[in-house]
Order: sequence, then C-alpha cells, then structure tokens
Amino acid sequence: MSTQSRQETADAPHWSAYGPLDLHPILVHTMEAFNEHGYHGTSVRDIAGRVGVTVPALYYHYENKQALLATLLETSMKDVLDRCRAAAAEAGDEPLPRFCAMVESIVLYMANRKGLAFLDTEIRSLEPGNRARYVALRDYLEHMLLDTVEAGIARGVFTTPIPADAVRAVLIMCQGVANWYRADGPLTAAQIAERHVLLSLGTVGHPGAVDGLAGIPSRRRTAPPRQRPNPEGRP
Amino acid sequence: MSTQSRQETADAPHWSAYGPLDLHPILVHTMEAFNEHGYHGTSVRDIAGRVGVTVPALYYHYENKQALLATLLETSMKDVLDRCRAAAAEAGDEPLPRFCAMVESIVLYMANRKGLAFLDTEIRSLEPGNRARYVALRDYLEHMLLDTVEAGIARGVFTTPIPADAVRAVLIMCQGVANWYRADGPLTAAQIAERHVLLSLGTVGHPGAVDGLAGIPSRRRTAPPRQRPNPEGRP
DNA sequence: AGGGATCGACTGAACGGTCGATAAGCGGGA
DNA sequence: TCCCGCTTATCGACCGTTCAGTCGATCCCT
Repeated sequence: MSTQSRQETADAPHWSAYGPLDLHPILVHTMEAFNEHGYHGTSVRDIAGRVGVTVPALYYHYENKQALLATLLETSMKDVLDRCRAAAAEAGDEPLPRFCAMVESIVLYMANRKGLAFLDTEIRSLEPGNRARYVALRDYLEHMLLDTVEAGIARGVFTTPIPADAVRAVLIMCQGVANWYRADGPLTAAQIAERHVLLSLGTVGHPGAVDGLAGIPSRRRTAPPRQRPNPEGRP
Repeated sequence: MSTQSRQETADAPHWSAYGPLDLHPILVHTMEAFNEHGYHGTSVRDIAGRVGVTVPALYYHYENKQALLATLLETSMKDVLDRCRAAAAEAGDEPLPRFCAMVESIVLYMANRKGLAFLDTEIRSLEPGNRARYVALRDYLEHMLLDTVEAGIARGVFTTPIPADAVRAVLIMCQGVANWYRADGPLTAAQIAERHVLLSLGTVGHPGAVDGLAGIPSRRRTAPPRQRPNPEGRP
C-alpha cells in the first residue's frame, strides 16, 4: 500500500510499466464475462455469481448493466490515451522516435491489458451518449498519431502519400493485437510491441523499415528487466 | 435452368465483380439485425418482424438462431476465399502481383460485402463446431497469403523479417475496412482497395512501396474499364 | 374431369425459463 | 441513531423454441 500506490496519484507510473490490474472486483469479473460472452450474452446474474454477491449488490455500486460497460470502456480508453501521451512526451518532438514510442505504448497496452482492450468490440452495445464519449477519445488518439505522421512526412522521414489511411491501418493492426495475443504465447508483450513498431513503420513508409530493424533508433533493443522499472528521464 | 445460375456453377463471375447481394431474404434481414445489435442482442422475433413473417416461419427454413449465424459466416468466408483464390490464380505465381491481387480482392470484399464481412465480430457467438470450421477457412486464407509473402522474401521482393506477423497485420487491417467503410464515403471500394495494396506492401516491406505507387506494377492504375462485365457492374 | 391425398410454407398460441431491474428489510460499525 | 453494504423476494417483459393446425398448389388415381 505504501510504495506502489504512492506513485499512482502524484506521479503516474511509467507508460511501459504494467502492474496487476487495479480495478474494482465487480469490474474485473464483468470484464471477464463480457469478454467471454459479449455484453448482451452476459446476464447480471452471471456477473453477480462471479463476484460472489447477489444481483442487487451490483445495482448498489453501479446504476445498471450499461454503466458497467461504459465504465470499463472509458477507463480503458483513458488509460491507453494517457500512456500514449506519456510515451510521446518522453520521445520528444522528432517524428520518428515519437511515432515509434506511441505505437509501442499502444501495443504494450493491447497485450498487457488485453482483457480491457478486447472490450473495444463491445462499443456497439454502448448507448449513444456513452459511445460518443468513447469515440471522441479514440479519435483524439488517432489525431495525435496522424499529426506525428504528417510531421514526419514534412521532414521526409515518412513517405506514405495517404497518411490518414496509414494511421487508421496502424491503429487497427495495433488494436488487433488484443484479439490474438496470448500471455503464454511464444513472444512477450515487449517483443510484440517492437515488431509492431517495425510493421507500422513499413505501413507509413519509413525508408529504413524495409531493412528490418537496422535503421530504426530505439531506446533499448533487447528485453528490459521486467520487474519494477523506475521512470527515467523526465516524469 | 436459367442463364444466371449457369454462370454461378460452371463459370463464376470475376472476383472483382459485385452484383446485388444474392441471399435468402431471411438471411439478409438476419445479417442486418446482427450487425445492428449483435447476435445475442437480436431476438428471433425481431428478425421475423423484419422479414415480415411469424417466428415459426424462420424455424421452418433454419434449424435455430445459431444456424442463421453459422450460415451467414460460412457463406461469407467461402466467398472471400474463392475470390482471393481466383485473384491469385489470375495474377500468376510471381509473388508481387500475386500479393497485390490477393489484398485487392480481400479489401474489395470487405467494402462491397461490408454487411457480411462485419459479421466477423460475431465469431465468438458461434458454437465450437461452427467456429472451428470458420476458423479453419480463415487460417487457410492466412496461409495462402503467407506462402506468397515468403516466396516474395525468397525472391527479394519483400524484405520483412517477420512475415507471419506482417501477414496477420495485413489481414487485420483489411478486415478493419469492414468496420469503417461507408458506401457513401469519399472513396470508392476500388480506391480503398488500391490504397490498401500500397499500405500492405509497406507492411511486408516492399522496397518500392515507400515511393508511393511508383514502383508497383498494376493492371490498371485508374478508373476501372472492367472487362468481362455482367451489365450488373458499377453505377 | 373430378376427388382425394400429399406437400411446402406458413400461422396462432403457448411452453418453461431467463432477462434487467426494484422494493423492502436487515445486520453491523461509527 | 443512522447509514453503508448487502440480502430475500419478486416484478412484468421478453427469450428461444415447439406444437398443432391452416391453406393453396400440385399430384395421382379413377
């Protein structure tokens, strides 16, 4: 309670650091149920059963079933957005490393928070108001990335003639990681993130990308010490 | 019997030709309902209402609700697979044009058959047996594309060091077209397909891709003079 | 040509069960 | 005493599915 939560309020943890999921037990079990059967395929009785309480207990904490989904999706989107912003800030204004950091942060989220990221498939079940707020956050993320790519094009470091399409494609393939990633798979989240940085560079037309990882500046090429990385540089 | 059904069996229409959706009215309305509310969010009463019949009429034609979804998904997957195979066959064995044709055919399907392609998000609601058959078809498509990319790598026309990841990313971003494409949007399906060929080439590391469309051999760069047209072509 | 039998396509009514949600009450800590 | 967190009991609506029957078209047998 002392060392971990100390950083959470005053000083957010590094964008690449992932501790255990810190979420209300109700939300955790709701997330799992929604991921297994979808929003409409999950009953509030099923959720209550997983949590180990009765149905009205859920309604004491959350207004209704829809609020559970909205809370989960908004929490998730804000988290990935914050991490991506932090990654961009840390990388600076140079478009190439900035783009790489943003993609890396997004893919890391999709893998390390797969349970939350996968819920993205349930936006259709959001009521209009909730969906509008969620989409606005997602659009903001897309614009952030697009600005970086266009800056890179102006500097000649990216060459795609269709930056908007490229950015959308990049985000879709990052989001796709949440669909197929398995924690017990052959690759770590960090490795997958690194690979997707390479793939994304190809998609936006970075001339060095066709040579593999050769021409790409990176902070660390191999796996970092996984446990408790302390924030470096500027917070 | 008729001239139409003769072509369907003996001589399939060209892989890039899309007439009006030829599907049982029950399936059409089921598709629309599933796309609006998802499988579990759609009631058979809703489907029956859209079709304009009573509920038991549905059960006369299809065993149950699950069979409706399974039929739709399998029909869709087989169609895109057939079209992709036809595109590959027409393009020949040279990896570069073969890859381009395959991606183009897939994206064309995602746009022109968006309603069916979008149902892909409902695979979770398939019972295990149905899902296994669907996934097998999708895996086959992925292997077809992977073989082509690896052949291209052997020939030096693609340079990605991670062909399996690249192919998965390409397919995901093609599938993603079904999520955002709008028939009344600024781009035609053919234009979107062309752009995604370029994006895909970047993703698999084709050296010419960073120069835009310059280095890519194409059958037709601009507006489609569709040869071999059923008068049912594009408006 | 006429009369039954058969068939495909469909309807009306209803089955048992589950859904999301709520009212009212209860125990225990401050 | 009061409120927080939860319970038991229950609401009406809706769920997927089925049964028995209807109705017109087509077929076979005379």
